[in-house]
Amino acid sequence: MDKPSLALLGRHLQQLRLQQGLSLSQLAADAGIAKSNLSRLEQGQGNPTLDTLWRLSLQLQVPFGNLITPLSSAVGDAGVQVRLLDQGTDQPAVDAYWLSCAPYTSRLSEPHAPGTLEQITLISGELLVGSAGQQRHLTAGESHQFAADQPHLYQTGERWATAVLTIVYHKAANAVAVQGGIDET
Amino acid sequence: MDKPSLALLGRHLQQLRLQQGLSLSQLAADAGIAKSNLSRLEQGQGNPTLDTLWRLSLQLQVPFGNLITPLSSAVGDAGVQVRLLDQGTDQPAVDAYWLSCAPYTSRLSEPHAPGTLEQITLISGELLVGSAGQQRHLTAGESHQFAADQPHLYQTGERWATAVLTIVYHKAANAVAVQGGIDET
DNA sequence: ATAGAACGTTCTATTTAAAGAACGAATTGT
DNA sequence: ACAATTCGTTCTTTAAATAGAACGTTCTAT
Repeated sequence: MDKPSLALLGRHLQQLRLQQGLSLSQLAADAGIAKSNLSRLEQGQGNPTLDTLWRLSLQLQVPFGNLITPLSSAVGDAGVQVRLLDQGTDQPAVDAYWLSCAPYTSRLSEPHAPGTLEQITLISGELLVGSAGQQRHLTAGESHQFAADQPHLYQTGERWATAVLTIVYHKAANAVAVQGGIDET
Repeated sequence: MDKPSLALLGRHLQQLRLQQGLSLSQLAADAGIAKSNLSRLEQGQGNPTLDTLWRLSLQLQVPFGNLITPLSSAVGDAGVQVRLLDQGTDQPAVDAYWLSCAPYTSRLSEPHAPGTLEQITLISGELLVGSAGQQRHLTAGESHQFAADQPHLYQTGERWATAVLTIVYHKAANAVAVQGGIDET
């Protein structure tokens, strides 16, 4: 669908490098690649090799997939980024997502199929999330589960919010709460 | 240990292709790459390009990172594989992991720092998880949260179990050390 | 100031990934 | 039975990714 935007990969690489206070020459040397190579990549040109990407992810201490996906599959629906992490093979179907919301964004999500549940755990920041009557304000480490078969909200304040989100697609018939998830904090 | 992925990638690619009942020629054509290229990759030779990997992950409908990180082969520490997804930047510190447990494995995890919580949501399979007095048997889509400052168990039955796991380090304890692409805990 | 080092970019040279054709083997249809 | 596909592998060719050297620039130190 969408090709990996090389321009964005470059910016992402540079961002990570600067975050760690590394110079281009340093990082290239430490990772064991030519600095000309890295320079080209940061400029958004080229088509890096698995070996090159692997070495960079190792040196930057970023899980391999995160080097590419957070930017390419950025479904940038107004400040909200969603990345599919894994999909279950069982019944009920389960999708696991990584989620990132920019500051001061408010997104009202369409209802999913009847019986669908969402379970979210915040990694960073603060987030107001849930469907009508099931909304909660979460901070890092807190979790919430709510019915997603009705409109539900994701709303940030002044800070970024990142979270892991699982969507559970129950069959419409037995759409009852399968679990009384312990949701204390 | 640094890059076992190149050799394992081939087996993994083939496994995914056969799972979907695709021939090598078909997949190559659908993905828009030369079949000679794919053939070489499945044999564990070569060093694919980002573009090639991207097209394959798209066609096989596998999240990009999962292509490289072997899922079922080369089981890590006693049948349990852990992959870091993201780390929080706030207080309390939060680590998000992807977890996979082979059938008939039982692992008793060491206690973390006092106050540490774990939150797990099952994606596939079945898993008995939790610390003493806080154990639950989970199936796909179910969640559980328990105190992780005491020994806690992960135990599978006859099926694989995959899950997303977040560890919340209250008490201002710092997160785990660094990680590369693949990481065992 | 000025020598020296480190920075990032841009050359050139080499390696090699990827495309395409050709191959024998296995499978299908008539 | 024998074409005609289709399979996966292995050639050759070509395009490009990588390494390494050279460049102008910007810091640092004496």
